Amino acid sequence: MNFSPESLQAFAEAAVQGSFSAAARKLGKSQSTVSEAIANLEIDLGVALFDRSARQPVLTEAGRALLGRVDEVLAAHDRLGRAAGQLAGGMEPRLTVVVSDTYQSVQYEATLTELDQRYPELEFECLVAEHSDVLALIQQGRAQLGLMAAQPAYPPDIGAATVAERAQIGLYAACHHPLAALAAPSAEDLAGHRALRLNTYLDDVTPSGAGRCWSAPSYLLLMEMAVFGFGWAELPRWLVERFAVGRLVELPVAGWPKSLAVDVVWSRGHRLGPAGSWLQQRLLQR
Amino acid sequence: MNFSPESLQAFAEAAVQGSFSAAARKLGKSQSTVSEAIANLEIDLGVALFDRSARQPVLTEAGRALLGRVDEVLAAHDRLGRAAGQLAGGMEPRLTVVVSDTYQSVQYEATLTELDQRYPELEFECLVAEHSDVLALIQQGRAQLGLMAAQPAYPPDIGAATVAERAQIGLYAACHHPLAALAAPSAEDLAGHRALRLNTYLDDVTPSGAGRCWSAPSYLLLMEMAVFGFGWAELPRWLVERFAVGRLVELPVAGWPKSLAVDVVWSRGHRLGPAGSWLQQRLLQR
DNA sequence: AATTCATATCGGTTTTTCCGATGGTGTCTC
DNA sequence: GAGACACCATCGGAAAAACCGATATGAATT
Repeated sequence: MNFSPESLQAFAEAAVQGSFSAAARKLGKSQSTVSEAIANLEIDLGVALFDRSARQPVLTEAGRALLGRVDEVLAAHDRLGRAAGQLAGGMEPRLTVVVSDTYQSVQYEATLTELDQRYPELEFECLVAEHSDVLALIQQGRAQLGLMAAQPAYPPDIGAATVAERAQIGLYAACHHPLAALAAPSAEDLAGHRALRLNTYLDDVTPSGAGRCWSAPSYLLLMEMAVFGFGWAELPRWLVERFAVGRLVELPVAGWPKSLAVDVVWSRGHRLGPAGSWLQQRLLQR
Repeated sequence: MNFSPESLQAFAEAAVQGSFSAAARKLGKSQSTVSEAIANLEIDLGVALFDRSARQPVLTEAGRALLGRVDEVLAAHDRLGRAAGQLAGGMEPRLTVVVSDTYQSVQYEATLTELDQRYPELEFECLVAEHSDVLALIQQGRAQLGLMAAQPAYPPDIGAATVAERAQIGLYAACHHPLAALAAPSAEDLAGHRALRLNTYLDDVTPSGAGRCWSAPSYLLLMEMAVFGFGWAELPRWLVERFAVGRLVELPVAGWPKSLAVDVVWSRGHRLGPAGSWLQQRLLQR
């Protein structure tokens, strides 16, 4: 039950060429090698792959059926070889990016598809965390790159650069929420209704007005709560436009929407691999 | 760029066991064989797979990444072996069934999922044809089994048996069609509106009332035309209930709906393989 | 320090792979 | 119909590899 890659290659090539000799020439081996390889493969498989009664061998039905399976094996084999080649050439085996819900956009996804095309063998991982959790994940080496709201200062082992595009944060409430009816809600109007706030795991954020306010660990959950009318919330504009258009309305409060600078952050300790530094550059050059 | 299955197996087993010796015992080979196989694989791949500084070898990051690829190769390898074993054991490489739109049902699909579970390596093909085309495809060996409206007699080289479940054929029109408003439409009422008929390729069916009637080669197209209100049509009940419920209404004409016997047909010349005869039996025993 | 269990390495045997040469067979040309 | 030609199967020997047992070494454990 052990099929050598040489035999499989010989079989596959002979099948497409329709000739053992042609396959041998293409593979740079002698004709007898290909002939014997296929004969041995037929013995191992227990099935005749070619009908040799004609001048040129033609695939049997079984051969036709098995050719597909053989191609799958060879394709997987090739992918393994390519992946190994990349790794041997210094490519990092995995790239982990941690993003805050705050920053994301259509451009982010376009960049990822570009990353996929450029590094098809790369294992990519995307984590979601807020604020200081992003830095923690990067410092401990769990992630290589982060996207988060720009901070005035970073720890010394963290590198950071600001993305050109700023994140838009607006105030939203459900269409049927009382605040939605007001032409220009004031800060007092907001205080009169329940607020929906993000609760980070390491909360350095003001838990002001606690008790009345509801919280959730991600903007997505927060948005769902807003859609159900539980209160108003600060939400990234792209998130609403993407998933809650028509169900939430933006509240025209003075000073809103805010636009927030977004930083790409990385660890100075762990050096980025080729894919990581490409992605870093790509995110910054927008 | 050629990785022997032995090396890959040794690597994969060592990775799950966390020990070369344990892998060797499991694979029935000597410890040195596994050690050398993995060492050679590392040379071929160009990357270190294990970190040997500790007592037991632990996967490197590259090894962890490549293990997935290796598993894919081995899985494809196994599938090839299983498929070959089936073929060697007399299994047909492909089963082609030709059905008429007339017969199909939820039970047909349930039977197919059962077929998939029972013969996971089988290549299955489903053709659609009407009436005599079904027999032609079977006679020429293009298909092994057929499902069609029961005929009073068959050619001598065709075997046939009747399925227990009968197909229900009703008269349908769009909800907004004039006929839909009638409490009990008569045959004259029908004649007063355009009929939608099936046109088989070898038409032995009466093209009566031609000129006025529109036709299509499949019940699905016919049904779409009925949904758009182009006329009334004879349609299999399952098709309407599945895809046009609420958009078509059944016309309560006297003598309708008809119930039609369905036959499984096969060629006496080509013997059925295991999967074919299983499916034949399964279709009949409902 | 001794024990234990693991891996790496080495020499030798067996197996597989590969090649060139040879012979048989169907096809095409003259 | 004879000959040339291209193709495939088979054979013998050489090269490569897979494999094993024995041995050395190294890291945890006692």
